[in-house]
Amino acid sequence: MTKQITTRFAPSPTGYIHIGNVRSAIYPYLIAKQSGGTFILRIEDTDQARYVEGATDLIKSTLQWLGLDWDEGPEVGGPHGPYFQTERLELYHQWARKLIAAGRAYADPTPSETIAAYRAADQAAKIPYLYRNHRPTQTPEWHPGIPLRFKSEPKNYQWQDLVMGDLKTGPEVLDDIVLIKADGLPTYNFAHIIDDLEMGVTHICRGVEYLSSMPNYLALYEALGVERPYFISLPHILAPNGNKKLGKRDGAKSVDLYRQEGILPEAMLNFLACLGWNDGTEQELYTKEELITKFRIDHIQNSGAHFDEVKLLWTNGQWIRRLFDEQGIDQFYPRTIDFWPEVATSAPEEYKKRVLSIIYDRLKTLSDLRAMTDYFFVDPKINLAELTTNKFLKKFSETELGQLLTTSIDALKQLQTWDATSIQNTLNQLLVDTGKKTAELFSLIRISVSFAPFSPALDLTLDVLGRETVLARLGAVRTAILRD
RNA sequence: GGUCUCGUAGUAUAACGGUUAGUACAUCGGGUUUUCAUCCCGACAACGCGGGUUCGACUCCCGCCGAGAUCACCA
Repeated sequence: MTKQITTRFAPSPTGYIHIGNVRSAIYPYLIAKQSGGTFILRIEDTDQARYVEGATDLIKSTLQWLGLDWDEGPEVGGPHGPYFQTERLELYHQWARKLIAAGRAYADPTPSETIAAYRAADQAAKIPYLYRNHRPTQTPEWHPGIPLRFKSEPKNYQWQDLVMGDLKTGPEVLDDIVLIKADGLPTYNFAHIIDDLEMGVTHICRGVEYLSSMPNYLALYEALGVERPYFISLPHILAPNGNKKLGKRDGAKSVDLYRQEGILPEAMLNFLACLGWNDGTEQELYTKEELITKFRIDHIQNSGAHFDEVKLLWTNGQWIRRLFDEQGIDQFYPRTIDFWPEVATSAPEEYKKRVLSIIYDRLKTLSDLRAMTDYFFVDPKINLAELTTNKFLKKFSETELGQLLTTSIDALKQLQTWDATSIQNTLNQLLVDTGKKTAELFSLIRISVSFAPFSPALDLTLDVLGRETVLARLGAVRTAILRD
């Protein structure tokens, strides 16, 4: 059995979780779970300017929807709380004082205008801007209202990344990063290290954009005298076009929006997990449980992956069929209740279940129900042009179409029992009697009862619509076409 | 510009020195009594470039080119 792993997802409450960043919740979840370990949710709310009201709730509900239950964090609590960084300030200050005592941190009285001038001057001189080259000579005692900086010691660093492999950098990137801001709140750079340490996080999963900050983090671990955790850098999810990482600016939709559009959480989890990871087999569909057991850190891709919404839709269609077939109509139906067209609102549940059972296999998203099922609930608007211009029907005169409808109505009227098999038998007999081709007769009837671009198999459609409705609609079309 | 990362079909990926470079989505054909979808069958389509190492390189090494990330009192 593998050693128990603790991971975390640590978002800032600055907005919704979108497609581009949700994977950094999924992977750590899978990694923790497969070792029987702990998955922590921590809210990194130290940036007061970017704080968005309600964002935390949105983050929580998105994770819950995906089935990524956290073992420690908001709501559930845990032994390492609190799980909001703004409630952990004393902790950061304690560790900060240790660094000051060790001579590895200093209060920086330099006004921001001066700092900006340093940067501008360095850039003008075409030399790398490093704050440590401008380190103030006189540093006051640290007190609230003044930023605290790390006192860096330039050197080489090497480390292992479980995805990227062995990495190393020179001293150029080490700098006197700000640990605690003037407002008394820690920066991410400092806070996450303290939190991961205090919370017992063994594996840090985060986007590759943090790779360039690694030397500074390594220096911090060293100065703090603590052991490094394992590092797992996740490559970016890229926008469909171009090679830019998918962000809100590029139209990354929120995960919640996909939920509203009828994407199933199973499909979303499956799709995202497999975007940048595979288990080496040709399996395409994974349940959450399968992902947990089969996930392998060393199979995480190390290049970015483009987000392909078409494949998401395909995956979703697969999951709709799979869940329906496995669970049956009664278990599956509740998932669809928010996705029916308005005209179906007052329709009985049993009827909607029958409609669902004949149409589910052509849904890509649950919201397709809205566009595909209207005619089951309300008589469609008769549009004769759809008949007269149909590629199979345009060769017939309106009189001929009317007669064909009459013959069909008469035959269907004769039916003793109204079920799919009987209907199919009658339709087959009609083909023989009229001498028409399947495409001709079936198109006529199908269009006449639905006036929809597509519908389920004709026998099933007529069965669900019911005798009264079918005969009434065919009659109405006949009347219209003959009068015309 | 400095530092770092990445590079197999349109997209996601398999291959871990020897294969006709496999699979899925997409696309294009065909089949399943009409349509749409499912399902099935088939087709198209890729190792960024150049050097090495080796009997042999998508796989190892070097260079180049291309793409990206990061250089905040944001995370």
